Amino acid sequence: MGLEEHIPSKDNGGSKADKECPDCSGTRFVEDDVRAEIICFKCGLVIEEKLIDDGPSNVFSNEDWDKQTTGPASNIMIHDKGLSTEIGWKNRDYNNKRLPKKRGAQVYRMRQWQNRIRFSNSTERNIMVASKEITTIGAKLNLPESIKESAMVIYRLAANKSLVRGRSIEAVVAFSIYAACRLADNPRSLDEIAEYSDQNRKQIGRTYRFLKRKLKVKLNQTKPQDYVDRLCSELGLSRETKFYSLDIIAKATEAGLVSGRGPLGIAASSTYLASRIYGEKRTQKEIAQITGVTEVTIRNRYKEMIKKLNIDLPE
DNA sequence: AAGACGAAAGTGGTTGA
DNA sequence: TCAACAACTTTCGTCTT
Repeated sequence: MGLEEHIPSKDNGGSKADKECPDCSGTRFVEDDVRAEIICFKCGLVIEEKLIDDGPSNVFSNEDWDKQTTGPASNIMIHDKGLSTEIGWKNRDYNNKRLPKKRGAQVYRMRQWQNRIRFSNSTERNIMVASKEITTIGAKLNLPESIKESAMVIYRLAANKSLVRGRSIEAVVAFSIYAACRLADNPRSLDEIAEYSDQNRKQIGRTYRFLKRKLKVKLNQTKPQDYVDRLCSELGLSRETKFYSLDIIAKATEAGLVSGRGPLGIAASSTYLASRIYGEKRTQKEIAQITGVTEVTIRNRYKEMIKKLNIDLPE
């Protein structure tokens, strides 16, 4: 049990399961739905990342069947959590027989009131727009369902405390996503999120500071370590290199080279060093492009590390 | 020619009075 | 609210491979 539970027993679609790990040629994979990655079960290599979450696959397993009431599970991504009654749009009864004219008109009025009541509250209307936005941006960033859901929870929190008023929905959405990512130890930079939001970076930053204060969300400082995984697999680096990069970060932390510095810069330069030392050299430019820090920063950081940690570079 | 280097000036965020 | 400050970026000329 344990990890085994996560291993898909059937090919979902086929192509994924008949893959081989390029590193150890293992054929069993674990899906990590927090980071949205497929990881080799044998050696831990990230095979595929930024998976699109296709939702729970076992909603109707035998065990669950008994517990099922009717309808799908409550879903936070729908503004009323999918729990309200729907009045069908067709003027037909449960036998699919056309309703008499008079009855049809009545159902029409019911439908109208239903919608008025459902969306009457401006907060609910607002949340509805936000949930669409979270879904859109979440898809563009390839975020797993769990993070989108917690973003929605955070948005609701803000909306219910009337903190959205006077701020744009988009900016609050951006904050919710940013915070949800951080809470899941799968940090994305504000820049990354701003890229897909039609709000500018500045406004998102301002909203971020405001909401962080008001909601009192405790966001741990992002750690450079959290970026290393994603960075290394994007650079196609081996596990050894990745672990060495993490090792450098640990030593740099002890030496006081980390606090006060941007975590992305640290991750970038430790990975740069590791890649050179392990003979898988990547250029500063390459790493700079992926991480979004400049080559200059990578240089400054890694020179510091070499000096303070006594690291020898192969020529 | 590409990559690495480092100086200099500019930008945006944090902090403390 | 403002100035001082450190981190980081941009730009650019130079050196190295």
